[in-house]
Amino acid sequence: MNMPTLTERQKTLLMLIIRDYIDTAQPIGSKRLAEHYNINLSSATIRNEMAALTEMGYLRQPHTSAGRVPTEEGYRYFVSEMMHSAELPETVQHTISHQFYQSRPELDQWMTLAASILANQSQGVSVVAAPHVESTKFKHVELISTQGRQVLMVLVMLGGEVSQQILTLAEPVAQERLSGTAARLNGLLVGQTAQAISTLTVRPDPLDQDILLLIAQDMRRMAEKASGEIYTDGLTNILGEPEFSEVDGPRRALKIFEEPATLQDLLTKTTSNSNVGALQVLIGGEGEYDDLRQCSLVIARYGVPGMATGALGVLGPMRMAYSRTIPTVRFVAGLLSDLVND
Amino acid sequence: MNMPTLTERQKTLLMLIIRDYIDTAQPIGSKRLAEHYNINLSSATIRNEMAALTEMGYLRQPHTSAGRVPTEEGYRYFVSEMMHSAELPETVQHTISHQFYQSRPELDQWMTLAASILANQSQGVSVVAAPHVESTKFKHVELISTQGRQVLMVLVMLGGEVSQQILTLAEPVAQERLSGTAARLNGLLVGQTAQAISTLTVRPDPLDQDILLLIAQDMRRMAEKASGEIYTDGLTNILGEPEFSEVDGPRRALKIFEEPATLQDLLTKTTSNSNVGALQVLIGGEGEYDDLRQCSLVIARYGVPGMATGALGVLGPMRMAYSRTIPTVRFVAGLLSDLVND
DNA sequence: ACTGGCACTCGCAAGTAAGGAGTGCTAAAT
DNA sequence: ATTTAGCACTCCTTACTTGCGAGTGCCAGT
Repeated sequence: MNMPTLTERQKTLLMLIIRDYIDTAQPIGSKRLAEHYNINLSSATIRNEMAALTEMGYLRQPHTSAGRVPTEEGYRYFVSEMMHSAELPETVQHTISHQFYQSRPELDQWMTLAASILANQSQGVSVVAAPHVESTKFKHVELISTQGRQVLMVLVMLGGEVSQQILTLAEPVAQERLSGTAARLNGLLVGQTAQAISTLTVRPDPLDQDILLLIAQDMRRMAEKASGEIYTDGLTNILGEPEFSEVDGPRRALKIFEEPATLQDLLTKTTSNSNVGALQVLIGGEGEYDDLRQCSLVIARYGVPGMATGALGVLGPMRMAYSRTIPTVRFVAGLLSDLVND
Repeated sequence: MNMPTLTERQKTLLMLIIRDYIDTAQPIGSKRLAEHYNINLSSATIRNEMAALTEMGYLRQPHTSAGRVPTEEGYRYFVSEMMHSAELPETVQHTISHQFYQSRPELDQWMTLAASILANQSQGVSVVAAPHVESTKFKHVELISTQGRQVLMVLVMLGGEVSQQILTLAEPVAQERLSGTAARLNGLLVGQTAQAISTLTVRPDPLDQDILLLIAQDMRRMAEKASGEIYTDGLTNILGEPEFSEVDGPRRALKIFEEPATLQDLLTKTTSNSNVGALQVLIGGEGEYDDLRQCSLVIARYGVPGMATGALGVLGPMRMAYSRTIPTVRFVAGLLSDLVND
């Protein structure tokens, strides 16, 4: 990571250029810059500085006689500079909190709301992965006969997640016997992990053992999906951006959202080595994700480490409104962390 | 509905033109038609017939010296002609069934699978609305204390749907007392509707009454959402279509998917007056849905009437592969109906 | 160290021209 | 009476100019 030192002037210039480009989506020329902002410099001086910045790799010229456009490096510098200082206006903070505390206190609601807020604020595509409980421990099982050999099994974990499943037994079983099994298992299994449960042997009813195995299996399945369900919003926002007037760009970017696997991989991988509360900004796919070459991704992990964590983020063009997106992502992540804390 | 009678020849010609246009997305000229297909007619004759078809409103000329393109009327004729005859090849039928019976028997899985299959087969955007139980009746309630005043309420309906919710009580309540309440209510409420439940009075524990009201409220909420969750797939398919090379087209169409309300409205409204098993094809928004002016929508209702029904469909360009889409939609709808029948 | 000036590059928009696919019509052929 | 061949005409598409202007780099003067 060699970072050529920038003079103060180069720094402000670079910031101005990027800010302007984010607004206008058009290459920024020296003249325009000199006129529009009241820096006391002539266009010629600016040209020299621009040449230097281009040399250093922060800017780029689309063609010989065009203005400058930020490179990925440029964006990275920009982001790292304004990353910490940026705060969401208090009024906006309040509006958002308000919406959360007014919604019904259900995970489902919160996730959709978070996705919607992120998408609206950032004008990008938002992704919110539901919190995933890191160590699943048994709390309660309920067996309800529905009809014939079909039994509905409701499984509740210590963290509060619920899984429901329809079982088909070998033969019809009366509700009373089911209740007995459930009661015995509830007494025995509280607080146990899937691992522990699968090694147990129980009596007296042979049914107990069958159910026990099914429970262990289901718990393992829950633990397997690395993160919860994925909520997204604002898919159409990205289509309006001028850099995506060619159809292929958004197509490739949106393809990511069609493959839950890739998306989860992206969310978990890029945030796994970072703490809850820390923000990550992926610019231009960072060489790894080809479909995101034209995009940027702002992600954060939220939740309670060691207990339950999820991830959330915003995908947009590389030219996205970072100054708006970053604080929003950070704020919403904090808010969700608080909510998960119950 | 005045339908000018077409001669047999006009009919085959019209079919050929539409089929060809669906393939190529380009205006069809008389010469091309005469050469490519071995109709024993000269291009001049075809021109005359085309003029007639244009007169009748089935075809349209983009410009004076271009080939012909089907109008909405043209598509409607095409669809109504091939609607009934079209069947999915047996091998495909088997592949699809196989996938369903191999998946885990959960609603969630089925819905995603259906969406995925529809999207792949039709190369359009698929929408699947989970089945909605038409009369919600109580079956079972479970109350589980989590921590402090928080209680997890799991509600099971006769149809098998489950709703879970976190309650915050005025004061901490022991698990035993909760179990008592649940047991009493279970005895009392089985088979009742929300309506009936809300008028009941129960004893002896005042907690019982509180919970009872919450149950009624939750059941009403479930009944309210006109149809279940919505699953969709293939969003990017539509972006590849040449008629959407202008960005605004897909933007408007996809906007529909961002507003669950509109989508549900569309699904329920357009299929409410049709039986389960019947297919509806909406072409060009039918004057009602402005955002769908360039699109077609193939929808069907599935499930068991009077018990639980849902809707599913495919959205694509007006130029969609009806001959593939229609039988697929019909087949998948039938399959889901069978599955719901359990 | 900054600025004014100048020659140069090159994308963009408008204008022009050639090419070609397709049509409608009329007159001849079946 | 229907079909076909021929022909004049339309007008979209594509490619090729041309001129304009924004922007650059560099040099010489402050």
